[in-house]
Amino acid sequence: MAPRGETKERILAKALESFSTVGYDGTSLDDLAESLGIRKQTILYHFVSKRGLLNAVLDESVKILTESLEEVLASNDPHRDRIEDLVRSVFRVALEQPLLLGLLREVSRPGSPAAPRLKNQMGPLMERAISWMESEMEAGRMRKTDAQLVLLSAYSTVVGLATEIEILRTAGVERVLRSSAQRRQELLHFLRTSLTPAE
Amino acid sequence: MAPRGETKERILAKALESFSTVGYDGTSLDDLAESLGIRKQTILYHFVSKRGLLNAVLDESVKILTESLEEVLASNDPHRDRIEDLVRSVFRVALEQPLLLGLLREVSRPGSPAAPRLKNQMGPLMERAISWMESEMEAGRMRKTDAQLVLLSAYSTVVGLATEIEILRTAGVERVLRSSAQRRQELLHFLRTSLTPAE
DNA sequence: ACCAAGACTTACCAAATGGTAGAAAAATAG
DNA sequence: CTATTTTTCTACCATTTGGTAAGTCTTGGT
Repeated sequence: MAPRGETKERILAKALESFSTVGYDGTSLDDLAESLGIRKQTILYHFVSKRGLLNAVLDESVKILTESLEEVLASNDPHRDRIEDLVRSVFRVALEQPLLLGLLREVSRPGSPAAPRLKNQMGPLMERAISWMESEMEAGRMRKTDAQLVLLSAYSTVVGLATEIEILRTAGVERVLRSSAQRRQELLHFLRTSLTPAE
Repeated sequence: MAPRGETKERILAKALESFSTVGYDGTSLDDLAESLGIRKQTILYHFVSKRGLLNAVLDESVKILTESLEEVLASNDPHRDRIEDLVRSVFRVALEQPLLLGLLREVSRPGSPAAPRLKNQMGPLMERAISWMESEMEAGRMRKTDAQLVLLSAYSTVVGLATEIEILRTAGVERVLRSSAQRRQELLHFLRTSLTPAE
């Protein structure tokens, strides 16, 4: 029927949408299949089990996120404002794929079945970001503070913003783009003033 | 049998625990009942339906949270640092009742069945906090910025911290208390420097 | 002693859930 | 065209789900 992995990708997309809005337990394979115009067993054929589907969706999402951040972290250009780049990058993802952050939110819950997998996959990236911040602090370019706290704070804010953006969007509000740009700027200022060393 | 509302309160406590960890959909009334040593129908007798139970748990939690914050917002003592009081107050709740914030996190998800109810109940409190911040900005005691963003950011951070604290606690880490105190201080500094007017 | 109300239980149920077995259809290779 | 492999489907199933109906037992009031 479908020649290549077209169906598989369609399933992944819808699954991301469902997991990130109604959650893992709230997602029914039957409903998911119906919304795709296929039978549930097709999903199970491609992903073996519901958990398998979640893992696949998660892997894909983490990959996108990682690539987006890795790019910024890797660059070594001293003329660029790394923090601004990071914020821009994350916001871009949040705007283009708000569902992706919704999934992160859902899956990073203590009781989530995929929590350990997420931790394994995001762990290295987080540690890398933290060690980068710490080296910046050491060099005096960033105020000495709890890097993990800053990261967690920024992360929570962005995820919060993203889910709020999604709410607004489904509510039909169309001014989302403008207001989110404004908020990005606010967040940037927020981070800058609290990270800049006291001089 | 049980003369007073003892059973009802026991159900509420366990339900809060379950909802805030495995989520609403992840909570089974049968399991809940079994963990309490009662029959599922006893739960339904007291709360009519599963949704009714969620609403009851939510109402109770919001009440506790509101009381805790209202107290701080109401005080008008110019000698006290209101921001510090707020952070302290929220952290106290987060430490004493981490599950409560877990519930908030679960229920504030876009697709949650209780999202509208939460919005109705928390709305007034949020608006009050925002208008307070805006008046502070107007008076020059706080840097002019997007009050809603600051609130959202702080809220997300605290909830994030709280859920993380809970993870650590269940993992058996006992240094939680000390490190959380340290983090409260960091968050405080974080907020202060970014809210203080540029002078 | 009796009764009414409250609290909790057993007995059931229809619907939905994730998953298995195996047939049918379609695509691909020879 | 035929054989094989990949993909999708129909049929079915055991279990779990939230919820209803109706009973039992306890308690407090009169």
